[in-house]
Amino acid sequence: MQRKTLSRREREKLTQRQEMLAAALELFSEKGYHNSSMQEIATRAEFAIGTLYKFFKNKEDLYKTLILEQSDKFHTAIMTALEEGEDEVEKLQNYVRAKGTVFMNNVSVIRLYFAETRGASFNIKAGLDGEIRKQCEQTLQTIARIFESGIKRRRFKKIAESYQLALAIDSLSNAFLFSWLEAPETHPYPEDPDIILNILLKGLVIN
Amino acid sequence: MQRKTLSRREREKLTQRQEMLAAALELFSEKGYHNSSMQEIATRAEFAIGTLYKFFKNKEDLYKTLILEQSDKFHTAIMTALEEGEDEVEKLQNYVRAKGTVFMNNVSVIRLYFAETRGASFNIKAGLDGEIRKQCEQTLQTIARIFESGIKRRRFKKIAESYQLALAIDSLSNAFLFSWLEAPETHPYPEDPDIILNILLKGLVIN
Amino acid sequence: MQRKTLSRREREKLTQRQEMLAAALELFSEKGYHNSSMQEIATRAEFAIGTLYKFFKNKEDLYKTLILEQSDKFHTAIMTALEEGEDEVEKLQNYVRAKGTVFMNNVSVIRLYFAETRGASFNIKAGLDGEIRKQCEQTLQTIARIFESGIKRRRFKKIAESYQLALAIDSLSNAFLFSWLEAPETHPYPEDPDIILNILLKGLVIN
Amino acid sequence: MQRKTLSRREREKLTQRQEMLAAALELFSEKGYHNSSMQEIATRAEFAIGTLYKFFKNKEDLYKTLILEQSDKFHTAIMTALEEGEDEVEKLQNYVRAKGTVFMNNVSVIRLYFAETRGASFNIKAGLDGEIRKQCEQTLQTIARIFESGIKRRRFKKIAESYQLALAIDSLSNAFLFSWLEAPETHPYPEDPDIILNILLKGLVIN
DNA sequence: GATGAATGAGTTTTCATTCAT
DNA sequence: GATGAATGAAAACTCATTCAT
Repeated sequence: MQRKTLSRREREKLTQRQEMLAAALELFSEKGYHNSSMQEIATRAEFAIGTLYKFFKNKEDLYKTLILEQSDKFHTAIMTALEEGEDEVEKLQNYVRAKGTVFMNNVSVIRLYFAETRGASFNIKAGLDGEIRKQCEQTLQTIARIFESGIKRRRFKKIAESYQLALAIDSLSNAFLFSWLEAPETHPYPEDPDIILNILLKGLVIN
Repeated sequence: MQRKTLSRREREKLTQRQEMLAAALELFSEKGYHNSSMQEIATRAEFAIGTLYKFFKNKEDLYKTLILEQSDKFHTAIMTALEEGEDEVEKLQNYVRAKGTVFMNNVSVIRLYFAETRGASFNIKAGLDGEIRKQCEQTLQTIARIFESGIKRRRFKKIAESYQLALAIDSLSNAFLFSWLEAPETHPYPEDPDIILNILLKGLVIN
Repeated sequence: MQRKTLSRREREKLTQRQEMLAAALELFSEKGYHNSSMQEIATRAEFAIGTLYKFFKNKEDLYKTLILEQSDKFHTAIMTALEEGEDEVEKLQNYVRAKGTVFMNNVSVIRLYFAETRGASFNIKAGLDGEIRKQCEQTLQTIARIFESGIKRRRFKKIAESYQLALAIDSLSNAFLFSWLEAPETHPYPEDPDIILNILLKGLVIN
Repeated sequence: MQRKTLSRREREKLTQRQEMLAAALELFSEKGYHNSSMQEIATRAEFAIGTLYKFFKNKEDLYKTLILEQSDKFHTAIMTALEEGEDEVEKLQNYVRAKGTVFMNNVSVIRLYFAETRGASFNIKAGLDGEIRKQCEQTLQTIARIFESGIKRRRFKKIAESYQLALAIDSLSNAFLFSWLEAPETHPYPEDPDIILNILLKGLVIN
């Protein structure tokens, strides 16, 4: 940590930057990228538009920065969760729980994030996809290795390829989270996230 | 059917409409909604722009019509599949297979469709969501009833609420299809779609 | 001539185009390229700005079109004058007179034209220069050949290279025309344009 | 000279000012007035932009100052050359030579200068023209007087008004210099600048 | 006195929509 | 009824200028 070495000016700049990104996040997730103007973003962040352009060279840059920053945060949290835990089941439990936490604490960015990874991204050129895709793939590979290890150690039945199992657990957790996102009241995210896991493990675990 | 009662004029109009929607679909899925102009759509459909506006009152209307029409098509195909089949397992097999067929035969519209159902839709105002949400919900309820029936008839273990199981099978099939969509070569959609089902059923079915 | 074959629509378009170019010419020569906005040009031409962009794909295109069109007109007039005339002296007389006529009838474009050929053109990229430069060079070569021929036929003394003489007569006529342009009252363009020519010929012609 | 009386502070300021003007000159002649920003100028001169504004009240002021300063330098050099020399021919020779020297040593400012005196100056409001126009006029009058004197002293034939002859020699030297500027290789400025003069004098001088 | 971050007016350009022919 | 020319509102982006530190 060298946060101490940041001058007052630098700390201020960082704060401003965060305020701009926060305003952009709000607007993008409220109204979408194309329906949010740079002027609106600047106004919401309480800066002049010129100041916004001092920090981000154009609208696309602002968007990419925003997405990548959030994506990094998510990825780090998820990967950390996957590393912690005594055995395979514990690691997967940690994963599902961490994902739930991240998701619920970042609702506004989530739709934006999935628009980028799943939706018809408005942004055809984007080298952005690449970066995020890599992170997703890395996560899936890590999960796949956990299943692989579980299968080798005879804790799991090999009901499918380990990569397919990774895909399965990833999509199951997403589905439950979206379900919760759309109707938190009627579709609560399982208080015991293991429910999600169990759907898989019931068929998987060797008793 | 009262197709017989349509005059030549009316049949022509219907054809024109389809051509416009087809052109719009192509462009929207190639370049996204905001990067496709009404002029481009009209040109690709080989109509004057004024004619386009005779059929759709504005760009949003064109978009909504397009999405809803496709969504209806999908929904009908899926619901039909869910109705056919002797027992619960067969119905679910039909569902997974039908979904695969629909998906692969309509690749261009799929991203657009998921942008609408999952992504940060660019179009917040749209009451569009509502219509589609209802269809999705109906499908999920139908699947849930199939699980419910299976559980009641002691064919399935009750490893989770039936709605949750419906959510699970829906998201699993989506996940495998997206995986295939992104890299058809390295992640082929299972030749035997039952693989997807098995991931669930292995833990579910009572032997 | 196939002007007859132009439809009413086409003729209208041509007229509109001319009106836009005329408005642009006025503004550019009044206030310069960078101080004239597309909105101003559109307004002065009595069109909406969108219409202006239907005719010219951007501001630079409008500018280049304007300059090249005028430059072509000048070049054609000058070259024609150089071709007409019995002998060398007559050709040169025609040249000086034609230049005077063109200049005086197109005062507003002249400064613009010289800005492009002489001044620090604002337009660094411009492949525009190239086109015009070629025309100037062609004119100079033609004049040079006239001097060459005059020298060979012993009508002129060889007081300098023929290209230098061409340069000389070109610059002399420009100088007198600019002098007139800046103060038409006190520096009238010689009623007898031969005065300009004489400055050269007095030393040139073999008596 | 009261340079001695300048304090260190004042001398420093003068140096800074020169550095700013030099940077502005470079940029204006490289990219034109409107394509050079105050920020760029400040950066190239290695000052803060605020400092630039301490010295020049705005961009136009900077530009005017620059042009006038250069113009003064040229004017002084030219006038000095015109004063030196035994007789009329020698004075004119000095003029042509001095002009060549000034021109070649200040290539970067020359286009800028001619843009101002000849081109469609981007800057219509500018009372700048006035100042420079006066200097040009003074030079022309001085040259005219030299011709006048030559004519009176029967050294020159009166082939035209003396002012017209001044105009002629001025434009001839410009033309040759521009020709050189555009293609130094193929159109070298006459090693013997008298060639330029001769074009005029051949017809002028009484043998 | 020097600095350079902040400002926002002003510019180019696009495109959904209208309406006269 | 079809057409597509004309419109102008709205968006991205720049940069001269100011002023608090």
